[in-house]
Amino acid sequence: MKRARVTLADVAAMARVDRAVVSRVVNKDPTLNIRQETRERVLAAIEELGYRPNVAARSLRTSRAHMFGLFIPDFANPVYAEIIKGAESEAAAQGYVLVTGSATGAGLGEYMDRIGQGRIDGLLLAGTGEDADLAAQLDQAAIPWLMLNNRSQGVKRYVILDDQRAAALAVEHLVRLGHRRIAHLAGPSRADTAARRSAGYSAAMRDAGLPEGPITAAGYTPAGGAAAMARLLAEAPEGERPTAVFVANVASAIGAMEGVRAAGLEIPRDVSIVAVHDLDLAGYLNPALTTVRMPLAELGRRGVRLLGGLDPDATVAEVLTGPIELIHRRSTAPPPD
Amino acid sequence: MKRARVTLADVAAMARVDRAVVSRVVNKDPTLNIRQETRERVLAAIEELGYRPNVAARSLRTSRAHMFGLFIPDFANPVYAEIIKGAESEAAAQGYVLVTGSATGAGLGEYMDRIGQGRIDGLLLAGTGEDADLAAQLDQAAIPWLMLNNRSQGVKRYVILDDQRAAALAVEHLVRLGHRRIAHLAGPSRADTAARRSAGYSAAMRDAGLPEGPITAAGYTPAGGAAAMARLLAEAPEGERPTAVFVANVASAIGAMEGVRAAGLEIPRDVSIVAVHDLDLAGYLNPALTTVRMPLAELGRRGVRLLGGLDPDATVAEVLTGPIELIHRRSTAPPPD
DNA sequence: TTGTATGCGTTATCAC
DNA sequence: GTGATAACGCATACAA
Repeated sequence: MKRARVTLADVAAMARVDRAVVSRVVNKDPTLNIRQETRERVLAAIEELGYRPNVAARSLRTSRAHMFGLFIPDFANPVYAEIIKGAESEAAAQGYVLVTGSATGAGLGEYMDRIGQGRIDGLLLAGTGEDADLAAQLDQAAIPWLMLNNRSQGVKRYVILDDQRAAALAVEHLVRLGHRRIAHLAGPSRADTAARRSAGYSAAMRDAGLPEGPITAAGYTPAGGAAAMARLLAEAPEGERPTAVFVANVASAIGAMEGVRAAGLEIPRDVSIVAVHDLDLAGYLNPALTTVRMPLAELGRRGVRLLGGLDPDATVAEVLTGPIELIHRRSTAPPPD
Repeated sequence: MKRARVTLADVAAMARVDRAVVSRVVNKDPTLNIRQETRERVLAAIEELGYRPNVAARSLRTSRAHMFGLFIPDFANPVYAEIIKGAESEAAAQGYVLVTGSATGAGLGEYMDRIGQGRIDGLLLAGTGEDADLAAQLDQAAIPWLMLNNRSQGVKRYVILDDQRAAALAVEHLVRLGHRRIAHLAGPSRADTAARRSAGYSAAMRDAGLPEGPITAAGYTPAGGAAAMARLLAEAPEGERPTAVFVANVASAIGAMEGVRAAGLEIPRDVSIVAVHDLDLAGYLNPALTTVRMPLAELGRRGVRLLGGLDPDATVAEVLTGPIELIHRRSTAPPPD
């Protein structure tokens, strides 16, 4: 059954009122004074015909798309999955649709081209901080935008998590267990989150009166983590091998664990491992991975909430204070004697 | 700097031509005969003013949104991440935007409400097969739609993978290693993919002249896999314990591995494990997990490609023939003597 | 080779 | 209390 598209006019005709009335009923206009009986006729017609407002027309008229954009580097990264979930649910609560796009095979520029003009009312950027002229690119669009989870050089439009504290929590956990030679497997050198976690590591080591252990950088991937851990262990002089490693990211930690095993060492007997970001999966690794849980979904929610009432050239610099929590599992234990 | 919205009219004024000409230049109308000089004036004005077509207006006029929808149960499931990537890149290649929505805290019905009418030109449904009256819900929308990866009762509008063959590949691998007592950790009983993988398991066992081992169902999650594996091992009489398990999904396999360890057994010494769907991560588990790699991204691509030229009530029933491949890692080995 | 006219479906400002 | 009307920005058939 091929039902033709039904418009306001159809509903108006059936209810024997003007389109304007139908429109105001649909939008629950509070200034509308209408007889109960008439309203019911309208509602009945809407129901009967299965009328749904046309988004394009509405959007053209009101110049609001009721849609937010979210740009991420890669859907395969579970960290973004959490952010998306939070952003999506908050958007839904506001009656907005969230359209998430990834950099898969294209950059932000191409994404903006495809999105076009007038399709979204605001844009969230997660994990896209490297481009220096990011702001310039985005000012073209004349829509509110916000960086999520990381910042870009000289741009005051972001909401981030307290990565420094997360790192400190991890290091303090290791210190409490008795570790003194604590290495750091950092994130990619250009990533803002990586820098903040490294800063947290350094500060916590200083606070504990411990010298910084070796530091190696790697991408936020298992492969990167494995390679970096191999380097880290190979370069340490015998007897001065770190007894614990703070890994900047859970994905690289998974690789790092393999790196430890490849070196013929055992976790946590020889080396303890703790990483930032908790995943369901972490509890099922062998051994189960100790992590620091971050409020990623809350970050997504907060981003959308800010975007809603944001001036296109407002300045936002927020560190989200949410529950950051160490999840102690089997990959951390006291050091060998 | 708050640049006002620039429209066709602005460009036309600056280039001293009519809006119609600009429109046809923008859309590269091949029937347009235009002086080179004029075209350059138009292009220059577009560049100068930074003109971008308004999507809402265009969409209202042409009744095409240049946007496809993709609905999934959960962003955290890496299987969907692959599908999204494929779908997104194909959509991009066609000049379309892909808007992926998840069931997080709401069903398909609510999603369709939010999407509204006229926002998308087609809808892909991945992993959403349980609702019996799915088709009814969607016929309201009068847009082309397609189920991806799984089917719904009595609905002939899908493209799926050859899950049966994938299962057979896994089982044959185990048989070739010498296993004879091969159990099956199936997916959720209502899932179409689970049914097809189970069928593949049964067929392959029959072909090998082997009796089916114990079969247990579980959700596609680590927690589900762990619990199901515990049951499986607990219920097997001593001496008849399966020496290998074919797990329907990689996420549950990760849990299943933990289940094996919890029972005091070792992989692959006591029990071999093989699962459907390959992930980056699988190679970094302990031990590295043997998997069957499926062309998930290709599935997403194919879905979008079909959606493009699809009649709203066409019938589609396609099993995607793509490379299905066994990735042999450390979790499978010959059985104990 | 370029311009004119019309309508897509909606909302908002009036008028009655 | 309800109806008429004018945009919103664009694409396209047709006129010139």
